[in-house]
Amino acid sequence: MSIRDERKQQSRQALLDAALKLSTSGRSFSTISLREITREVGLVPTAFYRHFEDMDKLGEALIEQVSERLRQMILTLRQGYLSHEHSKTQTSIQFFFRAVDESPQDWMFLIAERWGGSTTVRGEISQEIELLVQDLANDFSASADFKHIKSSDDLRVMSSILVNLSFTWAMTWLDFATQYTGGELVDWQQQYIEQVSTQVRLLFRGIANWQS
Amino acid sequence: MSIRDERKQQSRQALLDAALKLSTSGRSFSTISLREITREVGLVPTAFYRHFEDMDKLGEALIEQVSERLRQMILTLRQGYLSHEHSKTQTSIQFFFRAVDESPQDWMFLIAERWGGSTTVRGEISQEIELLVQDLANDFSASADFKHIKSSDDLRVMSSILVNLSFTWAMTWLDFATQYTGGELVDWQQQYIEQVSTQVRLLFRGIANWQS
DNA sequence: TGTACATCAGTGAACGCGCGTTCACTGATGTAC
DNA sequence: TGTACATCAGTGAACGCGCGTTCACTGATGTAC
Repeated sequence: MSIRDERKQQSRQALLDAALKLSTSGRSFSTISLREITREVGLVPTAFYRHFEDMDKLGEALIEQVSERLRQMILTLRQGYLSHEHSKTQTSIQFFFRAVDESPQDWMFLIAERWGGSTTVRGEISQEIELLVQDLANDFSASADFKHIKSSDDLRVMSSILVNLSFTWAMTWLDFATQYTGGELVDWQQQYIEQVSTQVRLLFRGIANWQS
Repeated sequence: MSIRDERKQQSRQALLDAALKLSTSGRSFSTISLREITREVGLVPTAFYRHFEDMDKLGEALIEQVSERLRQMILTLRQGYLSHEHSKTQTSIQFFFRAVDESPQDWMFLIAERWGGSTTVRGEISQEIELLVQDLANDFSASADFKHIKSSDDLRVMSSILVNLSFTWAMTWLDFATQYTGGELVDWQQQYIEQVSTQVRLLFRGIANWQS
């Protein structure tokens, strides 16, 4: 890639990063302006048009990028789980929240825009979530816990429960950090880990006793 | 109430109704303007200030009103369920979706603003959801299916799963109506009712086999 | 009941501001010979 | 390698627009006597 192309890519990425940052600092994507983004990056407003036709197009690119990062991250998470299949539920939950803490903006953006954004945005996010559900369902079908589930529809439904609940878990978790600090935060987090563990155990109890 | 007070109340309610309508027609509360609301009602922009200090205050009032309506509606739903406790899961789900269809804007507003709104809005909605979770947990404790659950914490965790999943169900359901029409819509709805039924049965399978 | 004054929901003009978008430009980087 | 021209990311001025908010106002309704 030429020097010019490289610099252009950097600017483009800076615009995307700024948009993600501004969209997850107490406001939503649809309330931030083109000028705010360029201001954050240190470019003149008109430079925006060298990279995106308008804010909608930047939004599309952002969803794609965020989804891709989340999918990769969850893939790593699932591989970690499969290689220690018999670890405690709590440990798995802790790994999940550690992953959430590692890229909080990605989670916040996808979840806030899932129902909050425009119809287009929602459609694109729905598709990405469908991929996550399918990924997880595939993992399930390879796991010993699910050997007795014959219907692949049932597997997808179970996967869907977990994916949807995990969004609530992630956002509740991230909200704690904005409401509490220090020891109080740790206490709430600890307590929440236990609550989520109970939820997961309950689900797996249901799965263990499932017959189609 | 005097004639003047009555008319003032009507205008105030008209502003709230317009705000709810505009917030749920493809955009979110934070993207609609004071002027749009008064235009929708047929008032001059400055008249707004006779009723609310600013948009934030109107938002608070709207959350309160929407939450109250949803709580009443869910109360009716739960009473209906308790009086036909041994009806099929599918029938209960159908009643739920009928309720969603009866006040779609209330559901859309609360769910979209749950993670999409400002920090204040989110805090207020969290509290309202906590009330819903507690209501449902109380119902559980009176139900035969939950006699063996000793811990009230466990009851609340189970209730919390159901409340959180129900939000996803409601929004997914309402999204169908924007994407499909006629027979195709009915087919998707039918299919989704079955998927949700599977989810609920799975949860209750877990609950039935629960030991603390 | 009638009158004189007070209240106050709604009006309409005016303001300054940040917005998205246009346009002609600049000057560093790329390309052809 | 050196030169002459092309490309194009970023600039800066300018625009019209909808916004929230102020202010003095109007006229119907309420209240005191």
